[in-house]
Amino acid sequence: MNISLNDLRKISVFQHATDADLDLILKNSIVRSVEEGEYFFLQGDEAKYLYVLVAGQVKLMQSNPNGQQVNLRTIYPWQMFGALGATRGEDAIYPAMAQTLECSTAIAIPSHFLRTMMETRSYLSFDLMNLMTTYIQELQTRYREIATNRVEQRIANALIRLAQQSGIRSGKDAGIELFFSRKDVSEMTGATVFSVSRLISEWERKSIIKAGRERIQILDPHALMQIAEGHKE
Amino acid sequence: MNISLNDLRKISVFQHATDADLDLILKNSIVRSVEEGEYFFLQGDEAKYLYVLVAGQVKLMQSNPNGQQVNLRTIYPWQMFGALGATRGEDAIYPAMAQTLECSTAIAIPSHFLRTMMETRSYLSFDLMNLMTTYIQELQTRYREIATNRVEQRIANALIRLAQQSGIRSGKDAGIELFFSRKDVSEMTGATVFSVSRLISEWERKSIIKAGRERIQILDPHALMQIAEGHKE
DNA sequence: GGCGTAAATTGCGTTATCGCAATGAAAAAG
DNA sequence: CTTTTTCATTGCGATAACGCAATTTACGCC
Repeated sequence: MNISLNDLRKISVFQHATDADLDLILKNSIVRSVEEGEYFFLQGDEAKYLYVLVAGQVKLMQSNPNGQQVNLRTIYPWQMFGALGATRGEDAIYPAMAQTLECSTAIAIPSHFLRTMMETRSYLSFDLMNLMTTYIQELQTRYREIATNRVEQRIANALIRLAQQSGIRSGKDAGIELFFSRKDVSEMTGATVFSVSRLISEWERKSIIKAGRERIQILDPHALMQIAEGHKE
Repeated sequence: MNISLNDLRKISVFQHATDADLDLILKNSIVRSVEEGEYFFLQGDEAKYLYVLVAGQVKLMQSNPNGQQVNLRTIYPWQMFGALGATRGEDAIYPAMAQTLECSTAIAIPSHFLRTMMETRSYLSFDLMNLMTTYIQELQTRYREIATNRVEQRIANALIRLAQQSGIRSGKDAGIELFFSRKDVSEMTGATVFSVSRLISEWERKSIIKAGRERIQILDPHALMQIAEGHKE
């Protein structure tokens, strides 16, 4: 896989970088490809690299002591992941695991190299900070949601969010297509697979969505937003 | 209130600052005091200042469209708050409100001034980034907790966390004393006041804690940790 | 010291969501 | 084309947590 400087510039954190800097980053990085269902790193691994996804899709999951997992976020091409552990300092570890949803490729930038870059390139930490700011806001919102909303609303919200991030507008007016399993959705919302399935079925009966195996088609986004806001029926 | 340079250096973000920088920050800032129960800023306010708490205690709360609130975090002296809105750029707004738990005093640093400082002082964005990294990790953990743990565990966890942050070791072996109401705890855990009350009562019966009005005394931290981990009975 | 207000408790009924187990459907493997 | 595996559905019962209303308790205040 060949990565150009122009590709790198798609990454928000590198938007202010000089060509020379980008070149340096590229020269010090390696490219890693990972099969579907496999991991770029596991929770607790030493955070040796910071990754930039080039192709594919990766989910960041955190598991608790008894092995239950939550989806922290899903990564799409030209987004960074693993930055938390990597920017933190010497022997930091990843606080989450990065599992591919499909065969994926990423640039792996050595953490220590990035840290030395940051010492002299102030735009880097500035832009990284901005990235984190955005992420914190999203996390806070989701935290509030999970604390105050019912499962129904959280699932509706998750679908809306997914539609914006990775929805494929399937030809004609057939709606927006999402490729996630019930299990994926349950991990994103902190609900059980059963609850997700039941609600999906119910919404299908009301033709708000059309469901398939590892596939959800949103037919009536507006109705979904109504549900997300808690308007009952 | 008089703030010295040495005081400012207690703030993690300013630990690498020169005396001249600190002096500049201080000269450009104002000091604000807010009565108990009042606000430094409201959710949605224009983020004109970034605050550093000097004395008192402040809780950051986010409310959803129907007015339900969650506690995002509690601020103790020499911690920053309002940084999210303030570092974000021109007409950013605060994503949460900052309400005092007791009469509090804070240094208010104009956001635009901080942003100009950041342009030339790379340590600033670097240290701010590190601060955010820590916060993200905590948020992620709490998000996982609320998604996977039962109310009982979340409340136990919250108490443990509060004990570490603001617990007062009351003389002898009388345990660790916390000054939070049931309502506070409920907002921190996403449970109802009733559930919190019921559990507190139950734990008091088991002499794990001793409860009072807006006061919780942890007698048996170990038992609490057992509960937090989900060991039933 | 008694009064008013805010915080906390508790019983009881309600409901949302879970958890399991059995079953069905779709894709992958052979 | 059959078999196997994985994903999804659904009914049923269990239960955790909520929500309300009625009290009770504690504190601040005149």
